[in-house]
Amino acid sequence: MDSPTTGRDRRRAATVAEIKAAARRLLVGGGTAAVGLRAVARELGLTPPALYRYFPSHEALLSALVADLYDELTTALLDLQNADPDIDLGTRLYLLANGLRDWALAHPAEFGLLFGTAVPDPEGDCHDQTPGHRAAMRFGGLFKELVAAVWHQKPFPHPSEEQLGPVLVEQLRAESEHFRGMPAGAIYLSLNYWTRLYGLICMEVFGQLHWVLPDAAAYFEAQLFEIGEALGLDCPMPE
Amino acid sequence: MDSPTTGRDRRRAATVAEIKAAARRLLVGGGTAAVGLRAVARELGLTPPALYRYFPSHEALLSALVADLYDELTTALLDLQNADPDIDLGTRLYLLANGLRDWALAHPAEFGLLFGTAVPDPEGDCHDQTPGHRAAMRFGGLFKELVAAVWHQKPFPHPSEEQLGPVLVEQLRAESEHFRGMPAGAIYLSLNYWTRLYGLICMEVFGQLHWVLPDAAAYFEAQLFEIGEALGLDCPMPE
DNA sequence: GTTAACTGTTAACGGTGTTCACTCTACGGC
DNA sequence: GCCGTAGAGTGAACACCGTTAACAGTTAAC
Repeated sequence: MDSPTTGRDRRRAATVAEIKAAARRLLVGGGTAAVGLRAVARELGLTPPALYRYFPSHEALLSALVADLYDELTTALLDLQNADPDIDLGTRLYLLANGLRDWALAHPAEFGLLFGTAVPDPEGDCHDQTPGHRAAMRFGGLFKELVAAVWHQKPFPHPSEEQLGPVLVEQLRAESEHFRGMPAGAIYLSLNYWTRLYGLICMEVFGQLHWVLPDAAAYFEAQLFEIGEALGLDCPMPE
Repeated sequence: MDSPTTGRDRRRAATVAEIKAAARRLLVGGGTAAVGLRAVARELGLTPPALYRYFPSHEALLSALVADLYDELTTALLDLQNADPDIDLGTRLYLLANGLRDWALAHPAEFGLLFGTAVPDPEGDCHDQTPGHRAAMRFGGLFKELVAAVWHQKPFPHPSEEQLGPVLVEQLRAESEHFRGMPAGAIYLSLNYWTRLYGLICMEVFGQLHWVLPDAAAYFEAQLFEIGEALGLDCPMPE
């Protein structure tokens, strides 16, 4: 499993990195549509077929880029909430949410590639095992882990299983292991947190809020406070 | 402003309709990517350049299709809530929300074209005057109108302007005319309703909820009840 | 030192949106 | 009722795209 690094596959790894760097450069410059196979090759002074020595297809290149971006986002958010080792968990969640928004606004093209319009894909298997999806799971785990920690430190009031209904409860229970055994009602509230956070950021980054809110920062802040309340976090936290 | 309908422009209008019909057929069959200029021409037994007699570009064709779909969605939702002339306003809003979700799930490809990943477009003017955007405004007006009616019939408790902060209040006030003079706090809650509804439907249709909720119907119902509560609607309504 | 694998090239295929020059038909004005 | 003209449609072509095949040069391995 180690690396012989025969000098050749060191260059190969370097080339792969250069390709992905060029792809990203094009991505931030002109959006997802701009990162084409030929454009990437042009950026490196190569001919298009040369890239097929490194990626089996254009889609595979994009998928690798997606995986990298997920990992970058994940570690960025980790670094953010690990900056000070003794921040309370509520603030950590606040930092996670705000960090996600900041990253999305600072990297709209990358965010668009990661979270923009996934194919409905009615037939496809749920378990796409591309590296991109595995990176997405790690990213999702970051949130689930933190919410579970918040819960286990100070359980928050949550709706009863009767209020939610058996259909919903069963599906929430299936996610229980990822939330360290939290009850269905608490998972429900956590899902709300994620759903609202995700929806807000998408709407802002994709320009659906601009029509009514030219500057959505204040709205986001207010919403963040509101959705945090449901998880027992009653302080909007400093700056 | 009337129509001389010289027999020739009647045929022209018919051809335009056929083109859009073919485009839509391709859309539902294979998603947005499948509705290409050449594919549409093929569908009609025409050569690609012929379409340029009717639409100045491929994008214009898609834009016209978008406008049509917005109008179709708008009238579908209007019909739904005007089916029975004396339904109370709360139920109308409930029908609107559920009708939007149903339409989105029944027409995922069309929904994807309408609401999927708008360009961030940091430079572009806000006031895109394409027919698609005007149709989108009519669609948005449907919601604003109904919410304003709900408010004026039975004002619901809303956060004070001090709670929201001056920055947010100013932006909400700018929307006041579209909400028949509602106060900022009430517009804030209405915006929440729309934001959460839109986010939920997008996440469900675009498959971002499938990972945790294989069947999001129960979750949507619970959320709809929750977001309706904030507007003083305390009944989940029959069926 | 020879052989094999790796990296890159050129040429080509089918696909896309789009433009140009050309025909043919049908309507409107005299 | 004829004629001129605008409209509808075509075929060829351009530039771009992702992708494949056949080929050449370099580098590592035995």
